Amino acid sequence: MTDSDTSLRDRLVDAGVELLAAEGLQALTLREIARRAGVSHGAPRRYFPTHLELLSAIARRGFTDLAERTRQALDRETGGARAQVAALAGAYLEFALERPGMYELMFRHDLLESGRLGLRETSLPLFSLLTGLVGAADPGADAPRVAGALWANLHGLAQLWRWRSLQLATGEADLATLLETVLVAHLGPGGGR
Amino acid sequence: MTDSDTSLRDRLVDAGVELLAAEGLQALTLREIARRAGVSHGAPRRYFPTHLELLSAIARRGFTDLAERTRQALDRETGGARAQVAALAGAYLEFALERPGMYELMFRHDLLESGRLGLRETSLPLFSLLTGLVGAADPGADAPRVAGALWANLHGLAQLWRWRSLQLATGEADLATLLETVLVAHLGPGGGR
DNA sequence: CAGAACACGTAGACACTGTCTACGGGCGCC
DNA sequence: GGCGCCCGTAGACAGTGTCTACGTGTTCTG
Repeated sequence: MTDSDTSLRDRLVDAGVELLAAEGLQALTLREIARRAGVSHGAPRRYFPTHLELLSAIARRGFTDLAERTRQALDRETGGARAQVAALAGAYLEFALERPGMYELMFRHDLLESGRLGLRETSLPLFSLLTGLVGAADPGADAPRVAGALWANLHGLAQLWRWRSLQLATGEADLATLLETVLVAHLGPGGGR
Repeated sequence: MTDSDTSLRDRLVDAGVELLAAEGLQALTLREIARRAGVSHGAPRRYFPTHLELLSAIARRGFTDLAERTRQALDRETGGARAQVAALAGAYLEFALERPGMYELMFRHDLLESGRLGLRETSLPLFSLLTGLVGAADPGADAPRVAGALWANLHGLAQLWRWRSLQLATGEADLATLLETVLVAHLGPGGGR
């Protein structure tokens, strides 16, 4: 029941999540994670044969957190399908802005190749959820195609905004109106609110 | 007039561009670039005080290449503003797919912070060009906002497509129709083309 | 209950990285 | 001709990820 009876595997991932939030992605060293978990630098190898697999496990934590967050946002939203798409999109952007390090890691595919299979299982459900909502919001549209385009737009919006590229390119735009612009573009001016 | 009278500075950037295309971003080591340029590992320091500055110089080369490419695409396109936006977007995506390593580097802002100022000068003109075209294609729209949203969409499209995320999420979509979907979304079904 | 097998973490070596510093050689300028 | 001074070399340093040999404590087993 003490602090140290949770398996080292979990403690490593915990330490990694903390370190990622505190110091950023480039600080997420194998040896530093081990240090924070209070073990030697060779210990993680028992559970994660390579550094990338440990990073993948940390990213997986991020994907489940994101799924949980969007689930809550959808539960709170009582409006129609269009409003639920907006809620999902808003939750996505909030996540990207509040946990930039984690968001960065989650989409650094060059760091996650080994855990690719597991990651698909965590990120694909979110996309099919979006597809379903899009189909419900606009029954006439080709839902997978529109959902794909919208997803790409959300992702790009999150990235460019985090880099302050959109801020200095568009001048004074704020993120909320940009998001609204994106939603209107892909779903039409629809009566949703 | 021999091969070696071009300054070492340029030779380093050349070697970096080649190495990036041949082996990918993670192979773009300071020491390996120096090896390919035929100098010792300490030599680059004369021209690039830090590794990031060398990477920034390589990325700058990419930005000028991209600008050149879009310029040519626009010259070839004789249609209206709407068609020119499509040409610009197509050139952008082609660049991202044909030179994935360079594209990756160009948007790894964590690797380019030092040369940020110079990079702004090379990427901002492209955006204002897009803004102008959008304004011409749809005079009624808030051009900077629409251009920003469209830019984000292009960027996200390029990223997700490179990672094969869109392919396996949407099933069978091809990139050209996805791009058309995006253009229709932001500019309307417009009579362009 | 004694002994063997094993899970688990330690410690050191290795090749590699980016940065820093001292050094030398070849050029032009007064 | 001799004095500087670019410009590149070479080695050291701390840090990284991976690999391997080594204990130590626990847990099954006969």
